[in-house]
Parts: sequence; structure tokens; C-alpha cells
Amino acid sequence: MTTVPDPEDLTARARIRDAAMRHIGEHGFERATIREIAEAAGVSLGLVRHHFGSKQALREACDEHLIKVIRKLHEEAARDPRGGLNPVAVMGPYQPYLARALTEGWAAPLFDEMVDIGERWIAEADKSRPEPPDVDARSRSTMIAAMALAPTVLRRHVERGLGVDLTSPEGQVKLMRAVLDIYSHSLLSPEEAAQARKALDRGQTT
Amino acid sequence: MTTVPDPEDLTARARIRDAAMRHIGEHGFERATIREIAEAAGVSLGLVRHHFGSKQALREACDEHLIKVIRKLHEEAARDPRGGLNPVAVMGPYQPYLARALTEGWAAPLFDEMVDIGERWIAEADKSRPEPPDVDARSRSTMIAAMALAPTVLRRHVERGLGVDLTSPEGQVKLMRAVLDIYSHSLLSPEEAAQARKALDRGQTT
DNA sequence: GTCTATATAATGATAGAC
DNA sequence: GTCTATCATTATATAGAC
Repeated sequence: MTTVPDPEDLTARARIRDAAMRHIGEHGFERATIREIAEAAGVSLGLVRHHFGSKQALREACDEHLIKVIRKLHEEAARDPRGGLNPVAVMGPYQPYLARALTEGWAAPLFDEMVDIGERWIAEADKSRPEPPDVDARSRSTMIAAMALAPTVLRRHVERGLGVDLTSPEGQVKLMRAVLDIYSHSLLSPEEAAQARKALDRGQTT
Repeated sequence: MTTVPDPEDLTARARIRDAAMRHIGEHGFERATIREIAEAAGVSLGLVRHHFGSKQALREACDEHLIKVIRKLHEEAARDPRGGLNPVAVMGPYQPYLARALTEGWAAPLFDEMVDIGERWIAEADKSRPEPPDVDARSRSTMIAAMALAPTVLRRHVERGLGVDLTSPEGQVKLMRAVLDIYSHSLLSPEEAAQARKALDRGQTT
């Protein structure tokens, strides 16, 4: 489990960065102020500037740290790819920041890395697939990555729908149960899918 | 198809509202300024205030309009539920605003309405399902709604992964093909799902 | 490394004329 | 209904002392 070190143990620089990730995760980059971040970290406004220079640079430092955390999680998950189906469970306190990074548009390398990993997994699975896939592995990996990240970026809505707190163990269990049920039951039969494909071929995009 | 009326034909109030939806969709609520919105609509800052009173109220007017548009689309899609699998194709120019509304946290009723609609559809499908579902229909509907909205809220990333513009007809076809393939092929076998469920029962949340 | 104080720019809100 | 001009606030960036 990803445990967060005691704030007292961290350098001021690390405390500021963690406070920034929390505040940006909660309020978004625009609404998060370096004043409040400084206060939450227990330092002055001037010290934030001393360490990071600007609000932009502070955000980039947060991004670098997020990537470092995710790389480590990816390596841990490499042995058990099913863990990757549930980024919510595994991202811990960095999950809100990840959601902001994805939706506010500065996390492209992160998303692409998830697609890379999934693509290899899918290419492997394709070898034992009876009929040839209709679309390339990268496109499917992209869609699966997007679907897997949906609970992260739409967390508030998913929590309301499931009636649980997704940061709680019970919430994560309920989420996983729902995901398992959906992933193990096709939403469309092969016949329905074939019919829909035909409609696409005829040029009906709706 | 949802065609946008010629801007010249609209009242100033409607032009301002449409410009606001475009700007908020593109930059987010915080970064969108009423000055730029006014300029895009071809009116003065004062007129925006005259019609809407405040930036908040302008956003609420945009929300109301979005709901109206979506209600209409829902009614059209009621006869063909498969269309609902692809909100990107159908939302047209309002899609970026919808994404902001969902991720910046003020579109709860909209999401819940999607869940409602899906829930009825799932409850119907459950009647002809061999084994009993592991989780309630609402939870599954919530997850499916979130997954269906993933291309909308993660549009930029999905476009990069698919290598297409999702607002283009070709982009929508490619998206639909990928979705159809995934929805008609279980990502997990019943055995894998059962195994994962057992792990959850044993208390392993990762 | 850490702080306080100040400068500057942007933006939402307001007032009032036409 | 529509405009221009102005106010007040807020937040980032900067300077400089300890």
C-alpha cells in the first residue's frame, strides 16, 4: 500500500509539493492559490517561490512526482495486470491530482504510457483470439485506458451512483465488483455488434 | 444531426450563451473570462451583465440550455438505445462544455439522469440473464455511464490514441468500431472474474 | 532557507449615459 | 437593449531583510 510519510519527516520542498498536489487535486489548478498551498504546508508565500519559482513550475514539479509514483505502481503491477483495471484503488491520495492532470490537459505522457502498457497486453491476448479484431490494438488499448480511468475522472459522480466513498476499502470493493461484472459480461452480442458495424459501413454515424 | 443556427439569426442573449459554452468548454470555467465571451459574441461586457447578472448566473444559463439539448437527444435516442453508447457522436458542439460540467463538478443531475435511463435498460436485460448479477442494477448503470462518458471527458487523450479528430465523421466511426469490439468481447472470462471476486472476499482490495 | 512587504496585472462587479 | 468608464478584489510576481 502506498503510505504517505509523516509530513513532519519531509523537507519543506516536499511538504509544499504535497500540499500543492492536494490543493490542485481538490480545487483544480486555476482555483488553487499558492497562498493556500503555502499555508497548508506551513511555510510562507516567499518560500514557495524560492523553491519553485512560479505556479507553473510548481505544477510541473507535481507532475514529475506523479509520474515517478505511477512508474513505481506500474512496475509493481507488471506482474499482476488485473490490478491495472482499478487505478482508483491503487492511486491513493494522488488520485484527485491525476484526475485534474488528465482533464485539465497536461498529462498526455501519463495517459500514453498507460496505453503503451495495455497495447502490449492486448497484442498478446489477440494471439489466442478466434476471429480477427475489427480495430488495431492501440485504438482498443486507448479506449480501455479511458474506460479504466473513468471512475478516477468522474469520481464524484460514480461515488453518488454507487452510494459509497471510493477512497474507502468498501467503496473500492463495490467498484471492483461492478467492474468485474461488466468486464465479464458482454454488453453487446456478436450479432448486435455485427449489425452496428454494418450500419457504420452504410455511413450512418449516429 | 444537431445543427447550430447561424449566429446572425440568434438574439444577443443566445449568442452570448453560445459563446460562453464554447469558451467554458475550451478553457474551463475559471479561465474563461466574460470579457472574451463578450468579444466572441460581438457584444460589450456590460450587455453580458445586463442579460445574466454574474458569471455564475451565466454558467447556470448554459447548464439549463445543455440540459434542454440533452433531454431532446435522450428522447430521440429512446427508440434506439444503442445510440446512447456514443454520446460523443451525438453531442456535437456542446460536447466540450459537457465534459467541463462533468469534471468541474456542477453537472450531477445530468449524470444521474443518464444513470436512470441506463438502469431501466439494465433491469430489463437482467430478466433474460442466466445467472444472477453480482451487483445491483444502479451500480452497474453508473459504471457504464462513466465508461460511456470517458471519451467525452478524456477527449484529447482518446484523439491522440486513435489518431483522429473525434468531431469528424471518420473519428466517430473509428471510435464506434473500437467501442463495438470491446463491448462485444469480454475483457475477462467468467472464471477470471470469479477468481477476482474470491480475492475480494478474502479482503484483498488491490 | 526563510520571512515580510510591495508592485503589477487581470478580472468580476458596478454605475450611469444613450 | 446596448454601450463606456471605473471600482474593488484577488492572486501572482518581485524585492529585499534576516
